[in-house]
Amino acid sequence: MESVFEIIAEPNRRAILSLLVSSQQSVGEIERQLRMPQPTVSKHLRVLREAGFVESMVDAQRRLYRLKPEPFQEVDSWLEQFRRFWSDHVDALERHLDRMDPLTPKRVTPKRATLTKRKTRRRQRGPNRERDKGETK
Amino acid sequence: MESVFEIIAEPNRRAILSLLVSSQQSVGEIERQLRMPQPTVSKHLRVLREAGFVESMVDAQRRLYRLKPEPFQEVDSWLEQFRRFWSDHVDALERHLDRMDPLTPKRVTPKRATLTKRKTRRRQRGPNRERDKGETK
DNA sequence: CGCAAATATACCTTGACACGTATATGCTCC
DNA sequence: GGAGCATATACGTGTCAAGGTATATTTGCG
Repeated sequence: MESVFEIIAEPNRRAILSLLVSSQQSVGEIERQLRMPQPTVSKHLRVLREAGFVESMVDAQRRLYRLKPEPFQEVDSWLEQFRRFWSDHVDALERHLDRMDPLTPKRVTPKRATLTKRKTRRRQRGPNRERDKGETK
Repeated sequence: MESVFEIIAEPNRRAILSLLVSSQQSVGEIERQLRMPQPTVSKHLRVLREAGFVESMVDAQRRLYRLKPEPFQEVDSWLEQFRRFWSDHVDALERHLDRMDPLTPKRVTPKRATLTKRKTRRRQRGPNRERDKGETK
């Protein structure tokens, strides 16, 4: 249980995190809103705390938990490497009727104008198909 | 194994995804670059394919795998709800940098009273308090 | 046609982790 | 100081996923 990704893999933990976005909450408040048993909440909070997603402060017998930003940034920075890739593909998504689109195999070169003038761009299904066969699955 | 978060929780799968960012790869290429046994690669690729992270195309006896953008966008959109929060905090962190140590990523530093103002009821620190325990395992 | 290469799958084992139940710890107030 | 609330932890259990090994499947080639 080292990586931030394992931490957020658990649905209940994600629920807790989402809950804490609005404001800090006590264990009991989380317990009630998410309708999960108290030990479960406490244990997940412990995991979240040790991973740096939350921190706690003592308020009488309660403990108030609030988010900490660093692990989220870590996820975000991992995602960063894929971001250019998927934004390139956004409109391919929009009209993904175009199913037999041959994937440009050597596209290491970043394309420039894609984001701007993408609207008109059409994939050229030219004769140089680079031997691509059927698709997937 | 439904959610995208469980998929990317696995380190080897993240490695595969990162590899595929540069260009599509065959199973054998992945196997060699990541130095993991072939069945492992194939099984992870299957998981990734069924979750929509990659798609494959047949090229002779090879199969070429390439990324698909949708699941990444899903992760990104989940992250969205926290984004405002953490960007707010980057500033706050810089402001308070001298006072506390918010950037230590490992450990959840128990802080006294550095949270916001406690809204209701102020507790006060009794003599035999054994302060701030309960953090950090 | 038979072999080799590339990839997928089946089977088994193991370990991690999430959960439930029960109990411990800590704090407040009377 | 004892009762009661809020939270944490200990323990036992079941499930599920990842790894390893072996084998199946497909394709190319001599």
